[in-house]
Amino acid sequence: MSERETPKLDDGHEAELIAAEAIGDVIEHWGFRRVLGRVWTILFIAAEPLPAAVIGERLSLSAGAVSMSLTELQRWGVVRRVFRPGERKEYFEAETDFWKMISKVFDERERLLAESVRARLERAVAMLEARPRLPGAEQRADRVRRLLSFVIVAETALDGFIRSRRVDFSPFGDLIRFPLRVASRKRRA
Amino acid sequence: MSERETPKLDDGHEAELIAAEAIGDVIEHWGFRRVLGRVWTILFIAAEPLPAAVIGERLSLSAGAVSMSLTELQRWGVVRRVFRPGERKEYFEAETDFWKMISKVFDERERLLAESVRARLERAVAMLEARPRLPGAEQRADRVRRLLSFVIVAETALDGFIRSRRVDFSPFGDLIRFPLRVASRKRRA
DNA sequence: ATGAACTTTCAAAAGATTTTGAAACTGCAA
DNA sequence: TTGCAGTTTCAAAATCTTTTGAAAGTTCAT
Repeated sequence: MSERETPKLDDGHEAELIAAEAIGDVIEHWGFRRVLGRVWTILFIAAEPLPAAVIGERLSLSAGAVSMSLTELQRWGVVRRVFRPGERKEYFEAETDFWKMISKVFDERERLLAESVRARLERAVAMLEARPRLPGAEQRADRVRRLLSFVIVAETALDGFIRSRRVDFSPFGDLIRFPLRVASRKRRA
Repeated sequence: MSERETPKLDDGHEAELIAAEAIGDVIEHWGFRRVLGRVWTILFIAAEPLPAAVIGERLSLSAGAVSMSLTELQRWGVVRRVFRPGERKEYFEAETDFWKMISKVFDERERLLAESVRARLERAVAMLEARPRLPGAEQRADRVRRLLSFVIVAETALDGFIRSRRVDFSPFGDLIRFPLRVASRKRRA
């Protein structure tokens, strides 16, 4: 809301921190810890591998927190460890292919949830169908079936979207004023 | 994972609770409190307006929690208050149009976040551009610009999706075996 | 106006999540 | 083998979120 703030002397990393907070919010909004977004952003902006200590310094995080964040980010395949010949310490770099990251996360996380939700709704339907004479059971079963349909539609839609990279992007193909290169890998694969 | 559980005598609401938990998880995954999903689901399955007390009983929630949840669900436009002539207490019913709910939430919540994130990234770019001689500033500015492009693409894509209801749903139009009626309101509006 | 029935509010309690910091661990080099 | 630089782990602390419950507030019938 208030655009004017942080007027303090720029140490050369203010801008990064602002960006890191912003992306941290996005990431938190998608159900991850904010710190994961912040760490990834620092690495992404650095555009070169950074040691854990530097990340901790920039974000004022303890070594433990940095270590845990990096481990988790690697688990999600969005950060890579980089070995530097002759160097003792480890360096880390951010995955830069947004599509790769999104699809990986969807694949692992959304699919798991969707499956568990579907199974549970199916169970609920079965329970209601098993007692057709319970007052209202048929109507309730209808409602749960509708929920289930929706979950299946959403699951399938997301799936198709992830697979085909298509969501009908055409209507705004040139609304954007940047050198963007989102989803820039091979066009059809 | 384990499908066999809750073998206790079904009081007629077991199934609902299972469904409510499942949808609660979905809703939590989308950044809302789980309880909101549970309350909405009870109302959705009931298929008729319910008084707050009944919801509290079924979900074992205090009156306060139910009241707060209902207020918030109404704020999101996914639950409506229903006045019943001659009745003192208030009844509540769930919105049943999934698309309406989704687009409302996107409109209010995602847009807000996207805007704030965009503004912050723009600020970060400006800060880096203001110091072109700072070592690495140009490269970092590039990276932040790329982040920004992505946010703009995502924002625009979501927007278009919500407006047009189109994501290329065709490929799986009949994969579903239910009376589904997702996105059933007027076709173009 | 009063009281019964019901709802809302909000401070405190409970609960959950995140972060810290210190100890344990891991090579590696002397 | 010991010490060092760096990393990981994990229990405790700090912090954040959610729920409760009781008081205040509403509304309506009398």
